[in-house]
Amino acid sequence: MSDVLIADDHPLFRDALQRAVLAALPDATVHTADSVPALFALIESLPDADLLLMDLHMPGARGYSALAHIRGQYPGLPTIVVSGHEEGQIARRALAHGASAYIPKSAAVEQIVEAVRAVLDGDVWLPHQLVGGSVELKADEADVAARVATLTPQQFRVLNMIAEGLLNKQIAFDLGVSEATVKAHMTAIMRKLGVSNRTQVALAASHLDVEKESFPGVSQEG
Amino acid sequence: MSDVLIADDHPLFRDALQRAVLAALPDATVHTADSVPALFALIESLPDADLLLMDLHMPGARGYSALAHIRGQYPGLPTIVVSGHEEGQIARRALAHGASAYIPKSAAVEQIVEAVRAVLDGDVWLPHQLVGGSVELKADEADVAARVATLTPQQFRVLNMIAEGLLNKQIAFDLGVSEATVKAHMTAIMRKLGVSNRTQVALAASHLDVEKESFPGVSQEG
DNA sequence: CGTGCCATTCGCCAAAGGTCGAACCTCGAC
DNA sequence: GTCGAGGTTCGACCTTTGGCGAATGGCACG
Repeated sequence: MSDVLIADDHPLFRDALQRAVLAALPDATVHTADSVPALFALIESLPDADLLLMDLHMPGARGYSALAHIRGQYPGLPTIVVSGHEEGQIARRALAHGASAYIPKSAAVEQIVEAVRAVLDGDVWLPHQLVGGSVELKADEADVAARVATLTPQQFRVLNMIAEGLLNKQIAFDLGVSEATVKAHMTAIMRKLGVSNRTQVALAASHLDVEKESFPGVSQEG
Repeated sequence: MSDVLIADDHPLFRDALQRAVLAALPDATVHTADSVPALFALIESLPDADLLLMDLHMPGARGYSALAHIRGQYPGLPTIVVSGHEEGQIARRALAHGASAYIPKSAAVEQIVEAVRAVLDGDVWLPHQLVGGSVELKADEADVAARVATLTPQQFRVLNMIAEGLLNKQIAFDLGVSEATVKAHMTAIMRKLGVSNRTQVALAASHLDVEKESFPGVSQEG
């Protein structure tokens, strides 16, 4: 019996993924989340889950930051990245950030089944049309990812809110804590990222965005 | 007789560009700059220049912000973007931001000559290997570019320093003005960009980066 | 069962950020 | 010439930010 986590903010696609996973693993128990905070709550309640499928674009964290953080906090959890982007560049960048597989949203069920089985066998999987070539992350990006991976869950939430340009006051309200607490997290985040003010924190976080790589031909709601 | 401006921070390549331009236009007067501030000083002293060749990566502004700003301030000045990047994606993005041509640094002199002549004839030019496909800028990128184009020269300098994570105090020192002045520019920048704090200014500027590169405080060499 | 580590929380205070109003200057319009 | 618009500059004033020390509570280790 295995526990599989699915995180995607698109309900229809979440269900489709779930069916594909069950096709690959009929005995699996599937748990779903529709946002990054929900995903983290899920992981904390199921620290021994066997597999995670996650979208790169969800409320609460854009780009690779959530992936980097999860890989840092739960290195034993194999992760399959799902995304609407078709470019091999993004796929390989996801692998460089520690994902075990990449599935474009256009993939057929058979491909997803194949990917799930490969990853559970400890392999790395890419759709055939994207195989070939490899990427090394830029020194900066790998560095930021490594630093983001060391953040505590609460610090990670604060980081993503900073990256949205929110004030400490707004972050404090959203998290239900005092402004002083948010400032304490800020201090810890800045120390871990090796920077000295909030603007630099936001810029560092923006390095883990996918956005700049994407082709504008791909329509995407939001 | 025509005035041609060349902006590149690499002396050898600047000279090579100059020779290529003179090969295309034997009667031209070439003026050079090695940084974004120097380029702006040059443009102000020669508001009727006929052509500009500029690198995307120079001290004082990273990415497309300088291009966007120049296109906004001097729409009549045809601009050729020169860059070390070979990807067609970057080339077409430069055209989308208003450049008239894109020349990779690997280009031969003949290609540069061809590009210069085409642009002076009012055409748009791309190296053959990059022709094909087109890009529309994402809505937010086009929006930020349009807003950056409305900034005054001084505001633009401040913007780029914010995007490097500098404090108002440091910006004031670098510009030789008081901190109060920098804050006044900040207010104007935020209003023009439609945001409400410095973090959002930095994030908006990062949308115009070619690639999210080094961020302050982290050394790449160890 | 302590003991120590660490995440999370908070109050206080100094530093930095941001607003408002105003002066000065240049430049083009009238 | 005079006027007005707008860029640049600045000081006074309030808000936001960030550092420091400390209390709480979970959790692993001896």
